[in-house]
Amino acid sequence: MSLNLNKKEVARNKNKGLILAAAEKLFAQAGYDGASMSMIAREAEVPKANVLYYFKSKDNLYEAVLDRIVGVWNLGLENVTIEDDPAIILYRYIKLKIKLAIENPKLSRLFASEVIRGAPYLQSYFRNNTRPWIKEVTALFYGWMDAGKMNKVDPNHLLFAIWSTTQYYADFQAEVLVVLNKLEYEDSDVDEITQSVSQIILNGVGLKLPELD
Amino acid sequence: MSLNLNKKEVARNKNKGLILAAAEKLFAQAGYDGASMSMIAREAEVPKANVLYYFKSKDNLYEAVLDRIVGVWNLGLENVTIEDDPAIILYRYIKLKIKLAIENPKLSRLFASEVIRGAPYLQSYFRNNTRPWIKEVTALFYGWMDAGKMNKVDPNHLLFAIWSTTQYYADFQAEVLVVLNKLEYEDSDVDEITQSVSQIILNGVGLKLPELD
DNA sequence: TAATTTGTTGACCTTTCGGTTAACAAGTTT
DNA sequence: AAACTTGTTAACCGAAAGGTCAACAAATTA
Repeated sequence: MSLNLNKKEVARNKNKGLILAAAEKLFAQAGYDGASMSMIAREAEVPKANVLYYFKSKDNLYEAVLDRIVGVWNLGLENVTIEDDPAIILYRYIKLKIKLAIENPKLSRLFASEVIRGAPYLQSYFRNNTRPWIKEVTALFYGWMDAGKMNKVDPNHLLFAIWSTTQYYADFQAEVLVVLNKLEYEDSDVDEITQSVSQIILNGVGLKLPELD
Repeated sequence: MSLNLNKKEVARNKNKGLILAAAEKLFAQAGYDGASMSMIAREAEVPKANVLYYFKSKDNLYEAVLDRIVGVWNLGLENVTIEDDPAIILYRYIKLKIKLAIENPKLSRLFASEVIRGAPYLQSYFRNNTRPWIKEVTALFYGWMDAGKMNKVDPNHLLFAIWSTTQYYADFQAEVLVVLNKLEYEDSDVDEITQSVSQIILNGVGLKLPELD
């Protein structure tokens, strides 16, 4: 009755999934206002009324989409201790962030659009998740600084610098590509970006780029 | 007949100005899709038909708004030579960028929204203005690097790093403020941001923060 | 299998969208 | 002041927006 799902529950999950995927795609492409419920329904290949059966309003659907992607966006820097080498940890984190941004630029842009709009739905997420997470990371950074392992910088701004420089390649892709005179990123670009960004940030806090990874 | 304006020309300029200001405000607040022509008309306190008399379509108005703000956004780094001290020049540039971002966060966000949407209107601007400008700056940076004045980094990525870290405080203001547990930026925040960002970027390319400014 | 819950969907609702039109007012030119 | 150009604006247009509803189909439960 709840563990082994019956036909209805299967269909329910399948349809909700289809709709969420379509909504994610369209919100990411066109933004909240630019994507319409009928476009989403068409993309999911279900009638519009069905979309509104599962998600009671556009807001509700948008929130569900954000909930789903927000988890992906805050990976990294778990299980790190003061004993670890900050150069290696930060390098890996930056590399991961750039990989995520370039592999899922649309999700990054959806996230960015939401924050630019004033983060009406993510505000509470920032308060309840990001802020406590940052407190831990701050303690970690201060530990490294006190141990003389890295220069003293405000950990908040260091994190902002990492986030901004990495996400930039997804959010401002349209500008970056024109400037670089490219149609799309290649693997070699990802390496160069990782290299340049890591070099600036790591040197920026008095660390040396680790050899290879 | 064209130097000293008659009544019609005065009214024309005044109304176009009112509408442009209202459009700028609303596009910045709500984005292209989020702002409607009637909202803009209401804000400008003119009938909607009047808005469409001066600007033949929403696209046309949006373009006019972008044209007006784009000039503001590309200041700095003019009249700089290889003889100048890169630490001072870059520090001033970063400081200016942060000042601009925090004083005009809405313009920064409007710019960001446009680029996130794929820069349909700014693409040609990037091609015709930003790219040549960057070429000059690239030469300057390489000059400094060859003279041993700063570390070797790809100038493109260095510029991206400066733009991203500075604009972040405007575009992602909603997130930054929650994390910093503030309602709005204070003067002291601007100083701290300038300090932290400059420190990371300058050290990142092997430069020392100049004392004071 | 009868009764009931849950899912499906076309038709429809109101509101708002970007945009047009046409009649009129105001200014400018002759 | 007549002729003409330019600016103003209420009324209106079709399309599309988000959302509701009611009739029906399909499972599930009793």
